Amino acid sequence: MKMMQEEGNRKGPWTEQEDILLVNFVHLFGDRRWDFIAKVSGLNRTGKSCRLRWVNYLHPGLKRGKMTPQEERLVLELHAKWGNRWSKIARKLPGRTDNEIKNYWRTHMRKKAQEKKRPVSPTSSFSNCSSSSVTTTTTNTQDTSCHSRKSSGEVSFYDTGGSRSTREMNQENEDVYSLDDIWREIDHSAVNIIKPVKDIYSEQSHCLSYPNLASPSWESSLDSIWNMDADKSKISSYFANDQFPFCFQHSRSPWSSG
DNA sequence: AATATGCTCAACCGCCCACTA
DNA sequence: ATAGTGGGCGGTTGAGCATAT
Repeated sequence: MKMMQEEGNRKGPWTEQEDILLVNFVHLFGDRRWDFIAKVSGLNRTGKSCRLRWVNYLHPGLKRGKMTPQEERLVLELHAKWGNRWSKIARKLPGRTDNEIKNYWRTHMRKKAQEKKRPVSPTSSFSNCSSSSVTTTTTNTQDTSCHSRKSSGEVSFYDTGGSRSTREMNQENEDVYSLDDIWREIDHSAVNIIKPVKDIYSEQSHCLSYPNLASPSWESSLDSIWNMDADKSKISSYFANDQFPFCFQHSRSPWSSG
């Protein structure tokens, strides 16, 4: 009922094939209809799992790598202000996910907080981000768009990336993605995270098979699920035009060596 | 070199809320 | 008005890697 936990849904780390499939179906249908995408893609995953993978890993607007000092300070400020509202905090840091910030806080910030409770260490790398900066700079981060969870006008960084830049973020992040930008990048296959490579079906070394797509359940599930001809024709045209799927490389992935 | 410990982060879980029929 | 459903969120876990002993 609630979870609609289908039997045999895959769990655990995503494979390259799964990522490719997900990216392509998000490309086709957008990043809202997760349950639909999970079903029609043939991925044996829940919609939730697909959404999480996209939001936290595959989304082209994501940054990778260490938090910058500005981001660290912002996280500290916003956490002092909002507490563990990670998604809310993440909206103030374009390219960072709530999960990433949450993890970061757990590993870094809490440690720093504990250190602060002890006698002050002059070598603390975080001494510049002490509570004084929190209290003096919060005016820059007044939230005017996120008063309630999932309010109708609320947007996340991966939706628009446009309206909530602070001064710090503008300095640090000049490449704020709009949704149009994101899709344009996908279209042009020129994103940092996802780089189209070649027709993966034609390469023996990277030849990927899609048993789910080829299985009878693929077609039968489509027939039962689809009630929108437009959706159906989207996939049909993709297959017909040999556009689907494109391949990509991750800058870092669990299944790549670097 | 082997083992222990700590750290990072992807992924899952369960709850809650908004939307819709 | 309300029950069903999907999506979003915060909390938590655990595998894999790095570092220390």
